[in-house]
Amino acid sequence: MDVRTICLGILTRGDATGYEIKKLFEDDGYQHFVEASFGSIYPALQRLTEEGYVSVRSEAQEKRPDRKVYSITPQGRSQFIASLLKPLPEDRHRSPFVFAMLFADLLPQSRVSGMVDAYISQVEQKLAHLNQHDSASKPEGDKFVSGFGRAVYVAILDYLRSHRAEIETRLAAEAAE
Amino acid sequence: MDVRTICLGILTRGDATGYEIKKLFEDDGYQHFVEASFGSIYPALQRLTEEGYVSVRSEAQEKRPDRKVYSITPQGRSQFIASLLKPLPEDRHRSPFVFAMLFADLLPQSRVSGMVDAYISQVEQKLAHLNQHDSASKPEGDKFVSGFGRAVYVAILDYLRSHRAEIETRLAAEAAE
DNA sequence: TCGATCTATATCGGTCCTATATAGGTTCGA
DNA sequence: TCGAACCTATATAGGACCGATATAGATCGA
Repeated sequence: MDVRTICLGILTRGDATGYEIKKLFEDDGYQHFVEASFGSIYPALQRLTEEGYVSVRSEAQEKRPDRKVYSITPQGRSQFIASLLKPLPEDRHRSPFVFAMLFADLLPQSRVSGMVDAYISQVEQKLAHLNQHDSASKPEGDKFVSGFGRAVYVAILDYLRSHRAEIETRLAAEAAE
Repeated sequence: MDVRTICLGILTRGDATGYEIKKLFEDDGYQHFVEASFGSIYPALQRLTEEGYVSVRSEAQEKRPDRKVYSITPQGRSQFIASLLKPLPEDRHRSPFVFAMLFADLLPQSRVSGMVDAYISQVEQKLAHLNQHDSASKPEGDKFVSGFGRAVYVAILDYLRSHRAEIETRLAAEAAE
């Protein structure tokens, strides 16, 4: 899903500045499976404006950059719906941790344990974040997605806790090398 | 994990051409959580060669481009180990499907069902792929990673099958709008 | 009061992916 | 047996995206 489409989607929920859009990824329930950086959001909003899919109004502020508040236009809304009717790109899950585990046999056991610990605590944090922000008052989709995230994170934690020994225990033969 | 590091890692398992490296992502157990395209693999291998982390030998072939077989050098091997001792970048899981589900209320129910069906069958295929390629003969890390993938995919399928009704059933009030 | 963090926009450099070009070989069904 | 589809094999151009950085004052807590 390209950044322009993501911005359009968020703007269907209400007006926002580029800054606020970015904050939604960090604070709110869009977590972890949908994201974009400032470096792509600002150009995306500029281009959406040129294309007529959003409109801007500048709110001047004293001693601070203008707040540029974006609103989706009717054309933007139909464009957005249209993009959801096209086949979706596939998920892309890239995990440096998983990559590193493939080479556990090249590393000291303590490093492997450290990686597993760090990864577990990252996932725990993401899970805690999802649980804090309950989505009870939000659209049905948000609750569904929140549950999806929980299911994935819980599965990862379960797997790591019950299988980490397999990767942390070096076979005698290998340890002798 | 950048593409250069990924290439180095794969070359610790044995010599390979750029083409073969790419095939490993598709066929073998590196699946789904580690990937790179031709467009980044070829330049990465060129640069690794310049840096002395890999060496090349060209095997001329009749009526076909030369096979350029890459081998990791001792410097490449230590560079690779060193990169695994540094803190790992976080996972990045981007899901257009999850994004679309956030806006299920803007779409016809049939489209939502279609998306869920398509997504489930994608995940089923990935799971089947993992199960076909058993990693019994491979390093411990490969088995661990394979199990990790299975755990994630099974959790996703379970969640979708038991919760899809929540997103497919439109409330009477909303349907009336 | 001083540093850290927050609001707020924007660009630059680099990384990576998608699509394409090239070019012949193999495989398999009609 | 002929052609379509797919496989081996490398490479580049264009575009999308991210991370770091620049700017600049406000606010807040120790």
